Amino acid sequence: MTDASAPKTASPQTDKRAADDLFRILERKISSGELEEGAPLPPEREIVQTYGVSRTVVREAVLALSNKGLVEAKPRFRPIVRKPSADTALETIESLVRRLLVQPNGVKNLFDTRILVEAALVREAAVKANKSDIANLKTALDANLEAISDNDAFYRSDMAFHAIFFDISGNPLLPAIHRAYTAWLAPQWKQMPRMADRNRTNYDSHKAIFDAILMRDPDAAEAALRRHMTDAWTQVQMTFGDI
Amino acid sequence: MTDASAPKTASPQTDKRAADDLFRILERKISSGELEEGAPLPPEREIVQTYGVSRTVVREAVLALSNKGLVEAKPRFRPIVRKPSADTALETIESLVRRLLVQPNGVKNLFDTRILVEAALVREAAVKANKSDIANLKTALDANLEAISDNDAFYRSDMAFHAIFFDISGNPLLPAIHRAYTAWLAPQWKQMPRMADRNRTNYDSHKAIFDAILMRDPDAAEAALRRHMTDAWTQVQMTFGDI
DNA sequence: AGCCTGCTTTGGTATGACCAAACTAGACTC
DNA sequence: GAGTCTAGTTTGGTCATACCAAAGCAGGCT
Repeated sequence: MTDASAPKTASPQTDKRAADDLFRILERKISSGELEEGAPLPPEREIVQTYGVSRTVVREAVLALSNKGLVEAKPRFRPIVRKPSADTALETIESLVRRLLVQPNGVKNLFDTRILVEAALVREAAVKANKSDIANLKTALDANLEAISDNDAFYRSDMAFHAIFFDISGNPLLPAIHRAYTAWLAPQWKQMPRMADRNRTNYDSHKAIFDAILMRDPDAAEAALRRHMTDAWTQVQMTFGDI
Repeated sequence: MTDASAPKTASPQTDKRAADDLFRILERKISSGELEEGAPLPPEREIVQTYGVSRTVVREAVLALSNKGLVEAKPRFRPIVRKPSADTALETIESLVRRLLVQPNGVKNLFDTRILVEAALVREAAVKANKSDIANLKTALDANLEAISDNDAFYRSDMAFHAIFFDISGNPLLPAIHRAYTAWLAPQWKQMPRMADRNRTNYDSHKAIFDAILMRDPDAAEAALRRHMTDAWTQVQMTFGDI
């Protein structure tokens, strides 16, 4: 059954490839919900039957879905349908970005955009952080202090502190952006020697930002954030000599 | 020739796929410059010979390169090597983002991040725009004024005005981000009726931002920008009823 | 009930073949 | 001799078939 109307023999290929068509068909079935999130794709041989195309075409279409992040294809299993999230979107360009970063000033440019964004976020926080947000910041700050002597723990609590700024607005894109920043910049930071006094300095910087937010002073908050970030950048540069 | 050492028969597939390996090999050859930008990839059949794999594997690897934006594969031509740029990186997630946008508040969330970023940029412009930057803004502003009666022209000059803020810092990532914003948000704006009086209002908004920058007043510049953007958002909402 | 074994399913790969568009080079015309 | 036409040669796109090995399953054994 389901012979459909497709011409069986070597297709008289017109302008576009059959693989693209099938890709679009599957794409639609996923976004329309006909193929449910978490469910596996039909077996390749079944898709072959259904659409009257060769397995080659099916594989290429599925591979494209996988590359675009619409399905998750583990080496030897049926591909699992994945609805797109901001995270998967950013994961998709992960390798691209990694290549961008090795270009001259690549890391610096990315880091600068982070400063730009996070400066705006701390300003926002200074203006409209509510009780709950401030409590979260305080908790994270305390965690910083407690972890000063434990580099790994401090690294985590450091990221957690910054993450809060990306959460405050409630815009779901921002936390994803923060994760992207940390993931992409991590290779630089990881190798940076982390000593207790560095952690102490960072804690102080965090506290300065926090205090400025408490005072509802966006200018001071931004200034503190920028000091903190440029300081961190200086540290990275000292570690790597130059970038 | 080039029989190499690969076992010819059906490969005893271990843990990972040969296509991934070949992908990584080609990936390296591209980023190392061994395969030059703009040059075509070798013919599939030649790659088959060189690496002792089947054409199936070669096709999958090349398709993966194409999906990641490392090569540009037109329907019937040899794939052309493309070095990654911020633009290609963002093009890669284009379809993903498009899907993100149809989710509840998708457009709004993206637009909010644009406001966040551009607000930060106009602040920056107010503080450190140099003569040349300001001249560019003036030129763009004049172009706005001139195009008020021509909707298409105004749309272009409108974008050009905003683009300047993304150029000022000299960070090459930002112009790419601007293009991504305009491309992704364009579907909404395109359908918006553009009347001369709307253009006039937008021109006035632009002028307010420009004036604030001239006065070196970041707070005023940000405020003017936010008014402009929220006004634009209101217009979009009125056009679509609700989003 | 729990473990073992063998059949079936399914993705990964290899081959070989054919089509049609693109490319190339030699023949032909002016 | 420059330009054009044409036949043969690439080359990407697709199809069909076959085999491997891991995963999944089911029936049988302990």
